[in-house]
Amino acid sequence: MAFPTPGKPVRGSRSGQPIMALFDLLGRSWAMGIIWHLSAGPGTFRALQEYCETISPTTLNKRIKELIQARMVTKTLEGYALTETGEELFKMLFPLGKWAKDWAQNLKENK
Amino acid sequence: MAFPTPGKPVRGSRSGQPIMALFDLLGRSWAMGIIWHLSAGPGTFRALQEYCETISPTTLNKRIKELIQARMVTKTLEGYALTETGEELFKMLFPLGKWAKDWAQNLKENK
DNA sequence: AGCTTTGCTACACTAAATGTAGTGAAAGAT
DNA sequence: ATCTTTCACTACATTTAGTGTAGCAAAGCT
Repeated sequence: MAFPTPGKPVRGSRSGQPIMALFDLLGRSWAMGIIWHLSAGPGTFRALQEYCETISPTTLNKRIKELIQARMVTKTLEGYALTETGEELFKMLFPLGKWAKDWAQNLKENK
Repeated sequence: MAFPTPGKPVRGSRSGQPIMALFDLLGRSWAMGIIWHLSAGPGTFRALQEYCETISPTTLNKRIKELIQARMVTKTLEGYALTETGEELFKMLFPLGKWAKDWAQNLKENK
């Protein structure tokens, strides 16, 4: 399966705008979770599988291949790891961790 | 369909950690695209449908309901709009726009 | 009254993800 | 050397998510 390539139509957009290709890529199940996990250091297929709990090996394998094609992940001797591009992306995703907690708290209080 | 609720098991994670609920929510097709579009100002159902090009009304309707439940979107007189929470989220997503362009450029150059 | 726009719903079809099982290769123990 | 584990997947049947086309009721305009 092809990964969402900027400049080409992607799932959800014919325009091929980079941001839409990125949203398509990150929007696939567990893509952000994988990046989140690898930000803590390289991990094996099994480690990712365990971390992701409910991911099927089929999907994990697809997702890894897509992230490699997108140059966000590489295979190293210690397992899969973020590339420099992947690290950059993680740095932008990072604030979401803290924010998500506040969001969760707020939802809880005002339900 | 339920929206990913922090504290409960979500698609892709049984832990219910807020970040995972958020990733599940944003990871559904077009969720980030909708937020991205609404950041420019309120929009009607039809406007969103046009912007999203390939979204089906079925999915758009589901996504809107989920985002409303998650307190990121509300219905106003001028159409659907981001809540304050939604705006906050957008501000964190915003840098991705610029970054996506560089990423696309880089992919193009080194293929 | 008739025409348009809006915000949907219905439904059949396709694509994506899951869950369980199993396979081939490499490393470690006996 | 063979036996067992561990690892990185692949196969495949089932379930869930998303698409695409059609259409409908309510509101606004003329």
